[in-house]
Amino acid sequence: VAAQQRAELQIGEVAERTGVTQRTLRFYEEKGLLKPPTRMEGGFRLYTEEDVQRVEQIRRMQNLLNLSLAEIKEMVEADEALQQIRAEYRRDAEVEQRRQQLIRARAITEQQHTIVRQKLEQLQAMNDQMEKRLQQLDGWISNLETRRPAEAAR
Amino acid sequence: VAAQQRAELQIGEVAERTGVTQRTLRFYEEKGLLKPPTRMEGGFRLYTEEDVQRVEQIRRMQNLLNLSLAEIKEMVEADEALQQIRAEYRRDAEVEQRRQQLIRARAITEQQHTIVRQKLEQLQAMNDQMEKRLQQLDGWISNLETRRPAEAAR
DNA sequence: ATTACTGTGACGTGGCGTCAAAGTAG
DNA sequence: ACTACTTTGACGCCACGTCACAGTAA
Repeated sequence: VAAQQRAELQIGEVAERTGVTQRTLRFYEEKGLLKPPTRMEGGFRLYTEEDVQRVEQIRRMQNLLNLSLAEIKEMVEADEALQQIRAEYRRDAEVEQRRQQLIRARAITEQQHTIVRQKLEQLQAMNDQMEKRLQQLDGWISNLETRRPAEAAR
Repeated sequence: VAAQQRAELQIGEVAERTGVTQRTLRFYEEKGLLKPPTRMEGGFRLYTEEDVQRVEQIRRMQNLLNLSLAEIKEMVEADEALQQIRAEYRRDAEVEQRRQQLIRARAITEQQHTIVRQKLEQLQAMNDQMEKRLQQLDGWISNLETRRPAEAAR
């Protein structure tokens, strides 16, 4: 009631910005990964910028960690709980409960972190290997290219 | 005819070593990602160590790059062509043809390399973010834990 | 009224998981 | 004759892609 006018986006715009299809957005909603957005009178969905970021987060998790949507849902929920805690930061009677949530969030985050680190190491190894490979290939190619024994560079 | 006795593995052993199911191995074969292995009289498949490595390569490509099996097939085939070139390295009349193959192999390798680099950068960003997050969480948790204003370290 | 966008089904696809029923190895 | 392993179907599931057809926005 007291916020600035949010630029609401239709499903097509969100799809374009995030690089997923409309089908995917509806599917995520159906699966509980996106909270049902507000609608216009006719029933058209109206998304916010938050939703866009949410989708991007989901996609990163799929692409970088290849988690299932179920797993991603868990993580996203943990993430939300965390943001809520940050927002309503009044310390009431539920100190213990909040501590528990934080601990759970930390555990989940740590799990992700180890996955990320493992992937990172493997990817680095792969990267090094491919760079070596490229140099090798370049060597061979220029070897075949410069067929006259002595000319143009060594 | 003149090789050392290869220890041939049955599908179950391959499955165990590679961490995929037997179903997956048969599926890869069906899709042309693994060449049909030799069989015993009864029809049981007999794999080689090469096959094991092949499967591991396929899995890395799925897990790290999440490519489709079709894409992986392309890459694996290019990789094979390359190894063949390395093996039969007699320089005959087909110098030009071989050069072309090398160039194709280089192009494919380079494509892969850019994909790997992009993923690497994104993963590094994610990793940094998560480490920050963890520190933040730890701070908050120990904040709630040590409820008495002044005690045990800051 | 027209054109572009969106709504909800419903069926298809890729990459396997998971039985089931029958054959093989040792 | 047993037991453990393997064979080929066939159906199921997830994460969407792809129509089809009707309704909505401007």
